Amino acid sequence: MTSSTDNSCLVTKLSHYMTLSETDRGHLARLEEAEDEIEPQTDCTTEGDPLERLYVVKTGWLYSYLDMPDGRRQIVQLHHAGDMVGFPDIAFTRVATTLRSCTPAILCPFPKSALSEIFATAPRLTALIFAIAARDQIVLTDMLRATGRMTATERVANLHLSLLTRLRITNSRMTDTFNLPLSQREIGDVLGLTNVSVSKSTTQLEQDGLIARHGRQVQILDEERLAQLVSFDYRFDNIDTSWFPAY
Amino acid sequence: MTSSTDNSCLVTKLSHYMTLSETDRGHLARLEEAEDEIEPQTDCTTEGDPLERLYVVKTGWLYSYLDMPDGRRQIVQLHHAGDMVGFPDIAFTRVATTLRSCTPAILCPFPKSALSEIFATAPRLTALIFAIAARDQIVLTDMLRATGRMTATERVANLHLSLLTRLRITNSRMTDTFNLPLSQREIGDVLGLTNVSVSKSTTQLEQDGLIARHGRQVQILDEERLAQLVSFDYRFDNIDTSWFPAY
DNA sequence: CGCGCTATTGATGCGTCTCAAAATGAGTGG
DNA sequence: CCACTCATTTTGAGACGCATCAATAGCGCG
Repeated sequence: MTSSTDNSCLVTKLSHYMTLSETDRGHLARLEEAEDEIEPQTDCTTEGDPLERLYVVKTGWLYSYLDMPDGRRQIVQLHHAGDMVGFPDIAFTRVATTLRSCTPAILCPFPKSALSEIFATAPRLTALIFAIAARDQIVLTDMLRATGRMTATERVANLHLSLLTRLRITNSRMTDTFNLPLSQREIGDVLGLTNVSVSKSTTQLEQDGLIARHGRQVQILDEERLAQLVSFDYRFDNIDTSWFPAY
Repeated sequence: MTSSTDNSCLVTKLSHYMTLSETDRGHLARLEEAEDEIEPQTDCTTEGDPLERLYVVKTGWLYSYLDMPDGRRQIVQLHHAGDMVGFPDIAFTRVATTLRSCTPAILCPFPKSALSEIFATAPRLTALIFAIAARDQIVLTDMLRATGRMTATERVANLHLSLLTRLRITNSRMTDTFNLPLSQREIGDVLGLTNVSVSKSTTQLEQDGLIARHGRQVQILDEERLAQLVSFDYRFDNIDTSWFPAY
């Protein structure tokens, strides 16, 4: 348990977009005061539960999903280190999605009221958090475009590009290879496909020389052609902070 | 052109969730100072344009969509009177989606900096706007669930329920009938279907006695059975304001 | 070594897309 | 009020893609 700002991946991530003041860092450190260690493949909060806390992801991969009564499942968000989890839920008293870990993870829970405090005292940080939430929403619209209007292979290609560009933000030394700790069934639940289709599509991309796999490591061999295939939009490089409050 | 708070549907809509102070109303009125009249079926901003302003919808229906180069299209958001348009875009300098009207509409454009001013001076209103944006995101996850994991008929049923509950928020006297100014092609673009599938699915729902159509008016005949069919979650009745800043 | 989970591969079926034509409806001008 | 146009909706036939089911192969781990 620590609240030093040195090893805060939230601070690291947000610093990428905006210079954080000492007070800002203090606010963010408060969000990471508590730590929960999570086993892989465990549900942290379940759809319908009363909503008590939001989370900062310290380490690990997690996802949020929705269930249908007959067992169909849709994963709606992927969460990585430095992400804040639960924004869509803050408007309501019950959580809308189930949060599940796919690797060992460390979560930092914090109450909604911590956010309220930031709103009341740190306008510039508020704007940044708002912008981050807005970015999440863009990711969702891209997923919707993929699920609604792309073929199976295009969806898999799109997911790989989307992950690559997201992970690059924090890992600037990452170039074309990343770890993908999702089973094909889980990938299918992200993309609205079956595990079988994911397998066939992934093999297809591999045979076409677009990607390569080494265990769970995925290598993007021809990023340009992939991007063209799904008309991928590189939006996440930076955030427009020009309109933010001054302090 | 008017800025009186009397006929502001934004104030009306937000008042539904939280008691607005006079300063809050003043802030919101500023967002509606300008008015643009929009013809039906016209693009207001186009994907990739530099982002200058956000909008409040004063009257009319609009939607935001994404294009694929081959003509495929995905509508990702529907906007009604009292909605704020453009939150997902504020993080970036270019707009991510195209905004298009499907009826005659009146839009009130305002600059990002107006939002910044609210952040800096009105924490409680900031929290509410944040909650509204969060609610938008929930709508998106529900659309994703529908597009990814439902059959054509289920998707159409889900859309009808979703619209019914959203429109009820502002129209408290509305019970089971509403106007649906979308063509079946547009509905298809919302749901990731073709116009043909939408036609067949809608006819199906009508034959099953779940809905009825009178021109563009849609009547929900058996809401309970519809809700069960798609395991619909009624979340939008109210927003949790308990954690909001005091002033 | 053997167990269990994940990924692959193939055969078959179903649902939605595609293509096309007819029916319906709204708007316009004679 | 009718004739005409144009867009939308409906209906049908056929093709295609993904789901489903099932069997095999690969891999991590005790």
